[in-house]
Amino acid sequence: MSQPYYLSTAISYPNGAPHIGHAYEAIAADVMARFRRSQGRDVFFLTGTDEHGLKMAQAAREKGIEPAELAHEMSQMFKDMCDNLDITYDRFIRTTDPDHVKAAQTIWKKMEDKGDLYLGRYEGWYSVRDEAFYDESELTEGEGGAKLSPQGTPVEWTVEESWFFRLSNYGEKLLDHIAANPAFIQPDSRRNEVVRFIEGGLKDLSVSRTSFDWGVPVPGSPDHVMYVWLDALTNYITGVGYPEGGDKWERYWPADAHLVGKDIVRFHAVYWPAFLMSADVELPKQVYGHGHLLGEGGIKMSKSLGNVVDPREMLGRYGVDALRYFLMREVPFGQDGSVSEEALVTRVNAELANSFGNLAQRTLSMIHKNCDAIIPEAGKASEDRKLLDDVMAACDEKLPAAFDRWAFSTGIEAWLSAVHACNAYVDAMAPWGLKKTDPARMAEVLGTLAAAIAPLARAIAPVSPHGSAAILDQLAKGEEGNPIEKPTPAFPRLELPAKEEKCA
RNA sequence: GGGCCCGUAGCUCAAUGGUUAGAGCUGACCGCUCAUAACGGUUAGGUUGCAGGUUCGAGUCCUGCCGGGCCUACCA
Repeated sequence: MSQPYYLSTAISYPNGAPHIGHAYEAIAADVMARFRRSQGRDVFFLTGTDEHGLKMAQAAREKGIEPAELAHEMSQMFKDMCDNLDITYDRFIRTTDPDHVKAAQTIWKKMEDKGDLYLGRYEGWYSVRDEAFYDESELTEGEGGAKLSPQGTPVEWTVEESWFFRLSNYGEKLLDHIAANPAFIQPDSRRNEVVRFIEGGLKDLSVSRTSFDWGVPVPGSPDHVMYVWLDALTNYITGVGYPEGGDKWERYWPADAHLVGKDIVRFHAVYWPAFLMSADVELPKQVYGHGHLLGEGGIKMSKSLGNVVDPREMLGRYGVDALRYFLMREVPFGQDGSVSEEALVTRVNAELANSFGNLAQRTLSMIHKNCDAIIPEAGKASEDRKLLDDVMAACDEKLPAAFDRWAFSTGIEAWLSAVHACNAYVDAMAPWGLKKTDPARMAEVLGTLAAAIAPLARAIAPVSPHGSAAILDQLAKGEEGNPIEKPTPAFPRLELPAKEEKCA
């Protein structure tokens, strides 16, 4: 049996339509999942939606529907997004799934048995919109003397009975674990932040709410629902069979990686492992905090600036392969990076369509026309060997080494150099000239190119699966001396829609 | 306030303290005509944010400043 690989994305809070950030994380995780499968790993890939909490309850009330109904509707939008992006998840988990509710209650009981939960009182300034308590000193004064949170949202003085988790007991244990497992939090810059946060001292964490009931009921305290993060994080173990156990659980837990945005690294690298330690469950091997996508000029995307990129629009306009390739190629993973439609079109046309797609097209086309559509054997001349060696080094070593450490753009860059080498080889060999002077050599050259294109298509398949499959299909038709069909471009050129007039 | 990171070509980014700071995109020029008007080659472009310091030698290390970002605490 092959080596298991368990990967998760964060589950999305579906209080609005999916945005490009959701698409980005799903794509990155899917690229990793497909890459691992291509290495022969037995992958389990989990994604889903986090549906409980006050905001969902309120949104439902405003619409005059049940929270469960709203959650269902909104969750479907996220599932559709994943399906449209060809995300190959093994399970789309919802925190409203019955097995998840049971898992969340079970981990709660384990933590309670450990003596890590106690009943207390929480009073303070609470912002409904932020779902957070603030200290008096953090507040600012708004219009008419109204008190506002640091985010500018209204706050109310709230007194709540609440269960607390003894997070304060876990600081040392967490630091020890982090020190002993350098890969636990990646990239390093994120780890440093987490370490510093823990060193600053951990306070006990409020883990239940009584002010609303849209959540997982606390066992034995019917007035309380579990804190959304405790509920949400538990999805990672529900997804593989906690608490029942069984084959999946034995096989996939602990997870190889939780892929999350840098904004929620703390929940995954501090709270979550502390919960797991308390419940005597092994910790995941890695939490990777990726960067955020920014608008043009590195400006944060926001509705008011009108620079928000809608993934569904991009998808409709340019297709899955292009969007996936662009996001993985353009931004060094782990860092923030800016994206724009123009950059997408430029990048995809130059690299996917012109460099690689056209390489496949011109090669297959020449084989189709000049070799009776039969793919010739690769040549044995030193230039031929050199080219294939370079291609194999890129596809079998450089790209995988980069993808192993989530460095997608670096891996793709190595792949692209090999593509460029192929185009230079075509130019140097000029098979269209050999056609008249040395047809046998022409065949060798075209065979060499065909032999190069196959691994190149396989290597980029996790990123751009459709076009890669199209090329591999065309090549597969030519196996065992069968003729290939007249080739069609696998990665079409894109066009930027005509610019709207800006003058009023 | 404390801490961390970044600043390199018009743009996006590389460069264990060690030759003349590199690559892609964009631009200019040349070549090719198999191919999705695609490909290849040449070339231009730099006071490495600023000022000092350490060193035989600094983009890299140290100090200060300017600018940008992130984490975090607090005062009024």
